Order: sequence, then structure tokens, then C-alpha cells
Amino acid sequence: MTDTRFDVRFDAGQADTRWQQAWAEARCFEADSDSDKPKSYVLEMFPYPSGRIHIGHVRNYTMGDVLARYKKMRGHEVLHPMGWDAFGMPAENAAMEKGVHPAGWTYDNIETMKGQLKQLGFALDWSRELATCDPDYYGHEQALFIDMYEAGLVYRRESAVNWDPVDQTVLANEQVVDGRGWRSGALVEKRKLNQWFLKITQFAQDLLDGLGTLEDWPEKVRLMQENWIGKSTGLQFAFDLSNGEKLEVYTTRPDTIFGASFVAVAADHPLAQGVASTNCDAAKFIDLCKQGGTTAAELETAEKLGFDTGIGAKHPFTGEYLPVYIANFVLMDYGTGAIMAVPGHDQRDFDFATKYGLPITRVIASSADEADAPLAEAEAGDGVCVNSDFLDGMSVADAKTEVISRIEAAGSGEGKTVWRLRDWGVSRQRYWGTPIPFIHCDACGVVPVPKTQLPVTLPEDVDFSIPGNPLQRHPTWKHVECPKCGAAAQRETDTLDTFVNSSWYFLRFASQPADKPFDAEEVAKWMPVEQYIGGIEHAILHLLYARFWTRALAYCGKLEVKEPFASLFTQGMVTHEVYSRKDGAREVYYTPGEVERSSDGAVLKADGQPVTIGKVIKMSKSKKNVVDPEDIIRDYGADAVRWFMLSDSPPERDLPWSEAGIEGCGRFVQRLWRLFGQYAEGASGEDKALARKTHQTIAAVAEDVEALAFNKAVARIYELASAIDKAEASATRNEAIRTILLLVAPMMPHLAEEGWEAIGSGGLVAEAAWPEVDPALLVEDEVTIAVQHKGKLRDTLTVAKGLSKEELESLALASEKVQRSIDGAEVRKVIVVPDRLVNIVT
RNA sequence: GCGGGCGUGGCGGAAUUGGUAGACGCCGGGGACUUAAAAUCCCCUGAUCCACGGAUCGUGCGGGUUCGAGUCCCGCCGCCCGCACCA
Repeated sequence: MTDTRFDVRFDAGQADTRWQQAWAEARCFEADSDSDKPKSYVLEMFPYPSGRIHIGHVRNYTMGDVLARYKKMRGHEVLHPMGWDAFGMPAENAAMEKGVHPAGWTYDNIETMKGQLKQLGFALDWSRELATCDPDYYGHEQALFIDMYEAGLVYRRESAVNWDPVDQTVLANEQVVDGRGWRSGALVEKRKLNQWFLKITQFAQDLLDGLGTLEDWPEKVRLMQENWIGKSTGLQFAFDLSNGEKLEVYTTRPDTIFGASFVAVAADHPLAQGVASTNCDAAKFIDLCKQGGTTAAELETAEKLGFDTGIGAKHPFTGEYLPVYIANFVLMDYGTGAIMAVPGHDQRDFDFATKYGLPITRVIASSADEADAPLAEAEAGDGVCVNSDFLDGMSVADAKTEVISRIEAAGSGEGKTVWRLRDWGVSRQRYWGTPIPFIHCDACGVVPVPKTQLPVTLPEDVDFSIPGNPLQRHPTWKHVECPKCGAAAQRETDTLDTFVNSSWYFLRFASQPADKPFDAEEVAKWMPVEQYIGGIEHAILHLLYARFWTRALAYCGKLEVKEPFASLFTQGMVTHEVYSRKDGAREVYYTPGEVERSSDGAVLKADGQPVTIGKVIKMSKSKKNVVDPEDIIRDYGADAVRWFMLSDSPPERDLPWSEAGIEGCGRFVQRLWRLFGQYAEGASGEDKALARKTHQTIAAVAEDVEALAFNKAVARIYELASAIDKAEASATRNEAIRTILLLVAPMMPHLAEEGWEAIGSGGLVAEAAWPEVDPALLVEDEVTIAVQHKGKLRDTLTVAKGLSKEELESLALASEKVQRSIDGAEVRKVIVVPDRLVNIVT
């Protein structure tokens, strides 16, 4: 009969290790590029090796793993790789704080985290593992960077950086707190440095157009990218000023030019600076503008302020002089830093004009009759031109074209497309990054390092105890000969932004030749990534840069692929309530492990006194509302943890962690184990209802997993488990048990292997096929009909499927409950939806 | 301020896209087994009323369309996310 091993509880600890070893030995998750099977590339955003895996990683990688294992069961050749986004500032911070070398720190972290990922039993192809800090990776990146340079996609120009005068270092925006360096507290200065840029703007239109093809990306992410690229079309033209100079402005609404009542320039516009040099009130006003906050929300609530320069700007068509203001709501780094203001049709201009008593003219109306309708607020909508001389009666679109062509004919301006997107500055004045492979020679200028000399590796003997960039002050590293003329020259000491590392790692996963970054043909076999999964925080930068690199590499002739990620999924965060206590003015936080939670409150285990239960928020070290994946794996086993990650919350939403929840998952693991134990060798007989439930579940779970609706798949599996529990032993029940085992295999692979072995199915369940659905069993032969009276449910009838409307109507009217409800009233109408409901109207 | 999303029991959430609201899980309650506990199993669990047959109300609020609305339309309220005062 059944195996005695089911008499004892499922021992997750031993099963986890045992099967993880078995998979490794069978090498069953190594992807074969030459396979004839259909290919699936499943990728999760690779982690930064910060020290330990956190629960957010576990959720992310569990989702990808279920999909990868499922695809494999469906007969696909699956590429599911893992690596390390290993360059970055935390390693340098650790070096400064703890005196450890960034490389040592990083590789130690990688080892720890790799061990943790293995404990979770992920079906990863470890043979393709890569770390971006490995010269083997970044050397190829240097080669690609040189290719892009040769294709004209890389250039250098001066650009400002945040300079910390005490630490003698460049700061990232996030390291500047209230205008001061985060470590030194010194006032940050703006310094101009020659820096490297990638021409992402060359692909702006293509990146925008491409968004339209990404149907399987969240609408939200596409919209964010569209806004980030920020295309606008308009007119740039020059006003003749009363002081004899000219002022270039940019507008997206040339059609409203007759409604312009003033001109405004940004506080740091040269014109404003010029006025300030002779007028100290203007200088004071400019200082005032700079004091305000810089975030959108702060600026929105700030009052519109202006300073009248006394200069006039001559309207190109009316010849009238408009006052020129310095205004706090005009931005220097968009367009020309100067605008023509049309209060009638721009709310900001409206607010400003109201405050300073400037004319507000309607120049767009819903019809010509409405030309004099008063304006209570700016109207930005469509309509026809009014009060606009030669534009009167034209549509907004026609008027735009007309004004642009007249200005162009007059030679004072031109139609122009303006993008918000700016070129990507990739220079970082840091040690722990990819060295930019160039040499500065006094005679030859900037010279790429010959590819035969790549990789340009980082020197290992560096000292972080003194301020500044270790590459720049290294005694020998930067001193080299010019590859062209042989004269003494200097290496570039900037390294690349780490977003460059993550802009092509998915290509290197697909193909890893030693002599080049990747092989185009092999890459073509796997790309694009079929399903990419990661956090919403990368909605703009990482995803846009990766899309850009794919295009740039195609432009260099290295690649055929255009969009790297066919389908994108952004998962929610893992959250937990916060436990804290007031200690004077200070809030002291406690970890969930230090707290005893009951239904009516929580107490600190150490002293038995209550603690405050705070909001349920994203797990973070500072609030201590974290659980360590390793602890919970030890307590409940990898499968329970994986199951929890998939249960309850829809994957795109936040998942609240709870002790009770993980305990429930642990119980279900044991319950399934006992269920496997009910497999009765030699049992015979059929159970039609169970067979139907089984096959319906196979279909439903497949559909849910493909849609990444894991919470729904989990619910279906619970239902099938209950149905099996209630069934008598039969051949059908044996099949149902074998089926549920296969259905949970992608989610709880260790338990599934253990069960698979016990019920004698042979081989690894990791390599088994997904169960076939019998379509005949999906159809019910009986249906439950809802019977309503005036839209309210009165009765339900269980009847054979496919009854006619007439039959259903008479059955419904025959119901005693329905008759009681109708209570002799006249039946005016009966609505029948076959196989679903009957609604009687009286 | 703009853009996007969301609002369903004590909690996380289902609901075939206009057709039986609350699947499934968690919490809670009751019971069985046990010397006892753990484990396990069974039952109950939206609210109110109840003559124990049921009845009424109920998907943020107020209207509307419809035989029928969680789902569609109009107007509010609240929460979350993103942002660039982008001319």
C-alpha cells in the first residue's frame, strides 16, 4: 500500500537540501541555446549585493521561478538566469566606514546571498551567473562603450556636479541633504567638470514610438516614460526688446499669440542676471526665487511672483510693447528659459496676471459668438480663434501652422520640437565602477584604449581613508602611454554610472562568449525577454536606459532586437506593521521577533509591557519592521515561504507579512503531504465530480499562472485539496492527487519532489510535464439557476444544462418561494438568461 | 496643481466583464479525538430582526441608466503612487 514515509510529518529542512542537490546534479535548469523547443526567457531584475536577501527579493524571485518552472513543464526551453548588479556606492561607503575593500565586501555579500537564493530552491541557471564588477563583464562593457563612441553616440561636455569641498568628492543628488554633504555637512558647491554623455536624445522619437508596441507593459509605466521623454511641438521666436536686444522664447501655443499680455524670463536667465547687475531690487528678487523649494508639490503651492524689469518686448504682429518680468515659475532648463505669457489660456499666466493687474484676453472660444465671454479661469481646451486679427475663425491647429509659417517667413523664428529628455551623463568620479576606457593625450586628445588592451581593470591597492577619488590619486594607475603617439598620457579616471551595467546584462545572460560581449545569433534565439519582473521604482531610468542601449547596439550593428522586454510586470512591496514605544521624545522601534502579537494588541517579550502597533508599511531597516528570509526558511521551510509569497494579495499590490499567514502556509504544506499519503496503490473506480473538479482546476491554474495571478491559482488549489479530502479512494482520486502534486510543483518544488518520489512516478517532478486537460470534463452538465423576483434573489434551481427559455421560465414560476414572493401579482415580464438566471417582473 | 490608480466582512482579497456579492486564506467562536496538550478533523462566522420557515439592509457618499449595478454614466469624499509650474 502506501509508503510509510507519509506517517511522519514532512521534514522541510532535509527535503529542501536534498532536492536542491538533486537539481544541481541533474543540471536541469541549465538552458540549452541549441534546443528545438520553444524558448522562454524569464528574468527578474538582478539584485544589488547589499549583504543579505530581503523579503522583497524573495517575492520577486518566487514569481519568476513559478513562471519559469511552469514554462518548463509546458515543454519550453527556459532561460532563467541570475547575477549581481555589483558596482555602486554602498561598497565604497563600507570601505570608508569599515576599512574593507569594496571588492572583498561585494564578493562576500554575493556568496552569502547566493547561498540564500539556493535555500529557496529557485530554478536558476547558475552556470550563467555574472557579476558586473567582474573584469570579465565590465571589459566587454568597455568594448561596447568604445563601439558607441565610434558610432558617434558618446561625447564629452562640461556639466555641473555637486562638489563636497571637505570630502573632496562629487556627491550624488541623494547624498546632498538640505544643500549640504551628507557625510561632511559642508555646504555643497556646483562645479563644472568635463564629463561623458550618451546620446539618448538621438533616439527620443524612437523610444517614444516604441512604447506603443509594448502592449504587455503596465499602462502606468508607459505613461511615466512618455512623460519623461516629454515631447512638445511649438514655436521658438525672438522678441525685439526696447533696449535693442533680442529675447528668444518658446511656446507650445503659437495660436494664442494675440492673447500674450506679458513676457517672463527665469530667475537665472541671462537677461535677468543682466538687470540684476545694475538693479539691486532685481538682485534681491532673484535671491528670493532661489530660496523656494524645488519639488513640484512645493512649487505648485508657492505664490506666483514677478519683478517688472521695465523692459518692453515688441509683439511681432501688433507692434505693441509687452512688459518683461522676471518670474519664479519659469524654468531655465526647459525651452529657452523665457515665455510669452497668455493669461487667458494658461492657468499659471492667469494667476500671475491677476496678481499684477495685467490684461487677460480671450483668444480661443468654443465659437465665434463667444468671443466676449468672460474668463473665470484659464481655458486650455480646443476651439476657434477670436480677437486675433488674421487668425479669427481658425481652429487651434490651423492657427498654430499659420503663425509658425508667418514667423518663419519674417525670419524671426521657427517651428520647433522640444524634448524634456536630456542626454545621459554617465561620468562618475568614483572608484567602484567600470573604468571609462579612454586616454587623454596632450597631442592626440581623447583616444580610446585599443580593444586588445581591454579590460582596463581597477587597481586593487587603493586607500579609502583619505578623501577624494582613489583612481585620481593612485600613484601609477593613470600614467600610461598614448596608444596613438606613444607619448606620456593619462587614463580617464571617471567610471561609468551603474545604470550602464544593468543596460545590457540580459544580453550577456543569453550569450557569453569569451572574446566578445555577446553573439548576435545566440542572443536572437532568446531575446526579447518574454517576462521581466521587478519593482516599480525602476519604471523610468533603468527601463528607459535598457531600451536605449538595445537601440544603440542595434545602431552599431551589434544586434537585431529592438525592444528588450516583451512583457513587464511590476510587483508590489512586502509590508508589515511597525512596533514602537515612545522614549521621551524619541520613538524606539522593535522587530516583529521581539514582540508578542495577540488579537487585541502587542507586548514586548522582554518586559511584557505593551508596545504601540503602527501603520502597515514597506519593510525597512530604520523602522525595524523586517523579517529575515533565512529565519523563516529555517522555521517553516522554503516551500511555505514561497507559498506565502504567492497567496492572498494580487502580485502587483502590496503583500502584508503576517506570522499567522506563514503559519497557515506551513500547515498547508503538511496537509498536502498527508493528502499525497492518501494515494492508494491499486484503487479503482471513477468519481465523475472529482474528475471534473480536477480538470477544471488544471485549466484555471494554468490560466492564472500565465496571467501571473498567483493568488487566484492558490485559491483554486485549496479548493481542489478540499475536494480530494472529501472524496473516497478511487482511481480518480489517485489521478487527482497526482495532478495536485504537479500543479503545486512550480510553487512548492521540494514538497512536490518528495511526494513524486513516494508515489513512484519516477524522475524529477522538475522535469515532468504539466497535466493534460480533458476538455470534455470542463463542461458542467448541471447548472444552478438564480431565480429573481423584481431583481431580488428568491430561489435557486439546480437543473440540467441547456434547458430552453420556456422550460426555465415554467420551472421558475413553479417555485414555491417565488410564488410566495409574487403573492398573486400579475407577471408582466420574465427575463431568462439561459443557464444563468430567471428574473420575474410584476 | 497635474497625471495615474484604488475604495467590497474583523483582516488579505474573489466575483466568468451588466446576471446568485463575499470564492479561497487568515483571525475569531463552537464541537470531536485526548488523562491533558500539541497535531488533526467537523461545524459556524457581513449587519440587523426572527415566529427558526425566513425577512430587511449591505460593495466610500449622493444621484442616474437598466428587468437587474461591486461592475456602466454624472457629481462628491477619502486614500495611495508618480511628477516636470515643461510654456
